[in-house]
Amino acid sequence: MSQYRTHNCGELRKSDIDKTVRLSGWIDTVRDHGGVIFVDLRDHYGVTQAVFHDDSVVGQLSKESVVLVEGKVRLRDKETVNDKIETGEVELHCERTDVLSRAEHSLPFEIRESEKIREDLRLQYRYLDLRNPAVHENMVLRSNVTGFLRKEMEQLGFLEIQTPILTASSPEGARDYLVPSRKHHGKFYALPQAPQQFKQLLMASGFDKYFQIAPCFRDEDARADRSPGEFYQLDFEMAFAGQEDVLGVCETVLHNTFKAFSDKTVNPAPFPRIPFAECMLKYGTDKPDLRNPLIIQDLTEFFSDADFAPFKNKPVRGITAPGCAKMPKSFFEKMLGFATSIGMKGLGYISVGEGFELKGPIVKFLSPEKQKILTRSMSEHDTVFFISDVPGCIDSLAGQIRTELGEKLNLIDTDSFSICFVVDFPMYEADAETGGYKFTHNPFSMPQGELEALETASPLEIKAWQYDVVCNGIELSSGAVRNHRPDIMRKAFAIAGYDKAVLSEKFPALYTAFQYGAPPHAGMAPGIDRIVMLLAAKENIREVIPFPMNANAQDMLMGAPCEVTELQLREAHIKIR
RNA sequence: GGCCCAGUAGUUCAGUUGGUUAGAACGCCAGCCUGUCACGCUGGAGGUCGACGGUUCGAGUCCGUUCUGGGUCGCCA
Repeated sequence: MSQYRTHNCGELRKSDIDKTVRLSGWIDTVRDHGGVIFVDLRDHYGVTQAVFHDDSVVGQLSKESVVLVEGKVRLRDKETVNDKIETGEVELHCERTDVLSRAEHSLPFEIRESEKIREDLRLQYRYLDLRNPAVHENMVLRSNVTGFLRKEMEQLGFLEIQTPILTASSPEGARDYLVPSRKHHGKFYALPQAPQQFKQLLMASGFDKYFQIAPCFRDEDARADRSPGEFYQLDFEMAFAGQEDVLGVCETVLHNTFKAFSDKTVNPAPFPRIPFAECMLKYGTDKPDLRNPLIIQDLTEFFSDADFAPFKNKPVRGITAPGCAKMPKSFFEKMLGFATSIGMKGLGYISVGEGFELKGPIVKFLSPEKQKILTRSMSEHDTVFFISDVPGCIDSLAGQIRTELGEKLNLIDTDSFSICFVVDFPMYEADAETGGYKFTHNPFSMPQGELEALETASPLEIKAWQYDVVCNGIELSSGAVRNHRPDIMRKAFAIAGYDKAVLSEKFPALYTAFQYGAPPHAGMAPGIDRIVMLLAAKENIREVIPFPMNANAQDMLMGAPCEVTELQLREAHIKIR
């Protein structure tokens, strides 16, 4: 029996009546009635009400002090049962109290309200914030999700292998976190942005299915859904596998995970596979929220003969919003305000009123035939909004209007998860600076059509075996079929203007390894923080990270980053300017 | 680095057109209370209104600069 407790604070039930027990925990609340004192004792497992009949203990019972109490379990009267807590049918009548650790009477904030507190203060006192059951629970969820993911991957035959944390700086991608070397003057380790090269080397090493709950480090600025500095991925890679093999694993694991940890609906496998080009047109983004039923249509052809100056010689998109014609005038004014705020010059629209009468400022620019076509394609009370701009901007603007309409018209089912794959990303895009081409995504993705495509097709036409998985408009992961062929690599890099020496100089391990026989392989790496954030229905990723840095990449609790001693600097051969 | 929002008691906030001694709730302190469960009641303490400068007879309020925090664009192969 533990010196500190016979039971935890979430454990006692009716069946424990009359037992003498010992509990330890934090004082959650004190209700002093003079003569009888009720104390809610809280620990990781729950809350139990302790009852004192001796006022002399009152002075010791400051909130958040850690106490040990001993006494008899009593049944509560029926009318005083507390059905908000699991132990609510019983209470502990205390005969002995030990203060194990006394808390100051004035806390920086109320534990129960910590979620509403200024974030920098929460993070500075994160250990108090984490005592709040609502916040505490997010970390429990995170642990359970991580464990579940691990089991799922093992069940599918994946082997968990750890890769180095101190490694070499990689020339591509995000900014590295650098670690100076003591033994090698002027040289640096880097923290891995992802185990990308290592997992590919594991494929070349003959491992068939690898995974890792992998810490990744990137020195880039934060976002609400992007933790600065470090984050975790469910990194995995498969040998002798192509795109569909990877998407299949992803479908299984994500569907099971979202099902297991949420009551919300999850779309069943197979998840939609949306080609990038189609995605940009229909949703105006490469991370579409498919809960939003609105779809963007290309109306460039439709408006080609309309004499409306703002649309002249520009692509035009339309979004049909059902029932929107019934919205008050202020709604359309707000939409126009939103359009202006994202840099649009205006926001044309046509509504279908009673008896299919077209209304709106743009109607008169349409020929009677076009008006007829429009009427036929729409339902009563629909409104179609028009977006026109130059090709480089129009998708994103239409996408933002789509999102705004979806939110303002309450079209988004917040009780669901809608997961999809975006596939067929272009391999190259035009490089405005050099006039040549640059990789749009990962230079080590296999181009579709392989060497033949690189040699014969126009670079802008070439697609990569490159895919994203997106849930509710949040990108969970990128992934790709990797380029395991040195000859195709050389050609792919040549198109982007790199000499083949770049490969052997910047990626020596991978490039050399692939010359000794490497299996075709593919993988991806869904972000664990984002999965948990979606499951916990939090707007901010820091809510599901135990000790997050703030948006300015500072750890307010430990005081990182911090200055170091002269000796440390000298040993690392670093001079601060 | 750009843009947007915020900063008033320990905390969350209110504070009208610039006008008396800057308020509320929770928390804290003291007292009362034997069945509460966010207990209740009475009383009390607690403020460089982020900082600096300016306008004004007078600034929490207006202007400028700056600091801090959050969001976003850039960035994130």
